[in-house]
Amino acid sequence: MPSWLETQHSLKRRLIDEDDFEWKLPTSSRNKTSVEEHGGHQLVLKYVGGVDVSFLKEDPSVACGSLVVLDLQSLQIVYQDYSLVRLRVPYIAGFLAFREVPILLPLIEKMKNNQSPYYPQVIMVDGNGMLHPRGFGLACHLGVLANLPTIGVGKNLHYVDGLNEEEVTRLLQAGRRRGEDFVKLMGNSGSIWGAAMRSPRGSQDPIYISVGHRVSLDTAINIAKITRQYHLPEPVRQADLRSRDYIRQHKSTLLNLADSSWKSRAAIDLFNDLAISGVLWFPVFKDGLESFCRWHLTDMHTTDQCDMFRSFLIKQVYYENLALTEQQLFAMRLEDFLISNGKRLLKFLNN
DNA sequence: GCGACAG
DNA sequence: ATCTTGTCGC
Repeated sequence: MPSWLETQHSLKRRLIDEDDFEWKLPTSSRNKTSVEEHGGHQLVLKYVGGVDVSFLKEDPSVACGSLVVLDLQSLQIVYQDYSLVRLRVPYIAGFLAFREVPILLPLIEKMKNNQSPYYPQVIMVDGNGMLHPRGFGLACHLGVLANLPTIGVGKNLHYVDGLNEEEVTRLLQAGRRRGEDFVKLMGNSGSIWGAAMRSPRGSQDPIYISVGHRVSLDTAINIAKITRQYHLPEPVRQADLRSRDYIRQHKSTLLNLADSSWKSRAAIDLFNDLAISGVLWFPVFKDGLESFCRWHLTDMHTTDQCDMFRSFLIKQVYYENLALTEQQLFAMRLEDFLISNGKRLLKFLNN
């Protein structure tokens, strides 16, 4: 089975980082009816999708994926769909796609299979595209697998190629003096990873636009510009708001499925005492339902650490414990495990 | 070696 | 991602 790293590299070979679509952007951004709309043969961009995933705070393994499609002219929603799933893949910086693509891709494929008239011509993704340590973030991953143009929209800067927020802020200031509300981000290596855009008003925080798949950076920036009314481009904002809403509305139902009995203060304290950092997922069972216990610890840092940690978890924690405790993973057992493996775990994390 | 790490 | 009500300001 290929590693996540290998998967990213092999999918990246299919990435297209230039415009590759039939449609054109509307000529003038506002009200004027474009020639193409009357012309018939030329297609104008009309349906822009947005995707996002939200979580249930009481049980972070419960997630809601959303796909919305907006009409570009009115920026009104013409299609929406949601899916509730239980996640078993932890979030690891640089590997977001492995967590969220399995939720989002089926929503897109469902639309295609149903031959929906609103099938999006481009999708804006809540997560980065090529602005990613290996140039292949969630938006790229989703775009390649769905074979759709995608645009990455990040709310935070993912550290890559020496880029940092101070630098971005500086660049944006300089750009503003030239009357630009965005600036392309060049890393130490000289390559351009994406762009930072100032908010239309108010908010200091920029958003980060990057190529997902089958669009150029310039096109990505243009689409972000014309879909942005607030801090986030409307398709992503709606996907975000509505997946959150959806999960809130189903909260009571979901809470019945959620299992909080495995929470053990003692084990968490033990982790803290051992000064272990990272995120641990333990499989637990209750009433025949599989659930995952997520131990959220301080933080995990370098990619190498993440990779080692992940393989450790999968080998040592996930499979072995699953096999050992088919019934329930009690706090005592968990503590026992930590006590007997704590040193090793520490050593492992510190190389 | 440390620290920076989308959602 | 998720921890969140009123509050300061245009």
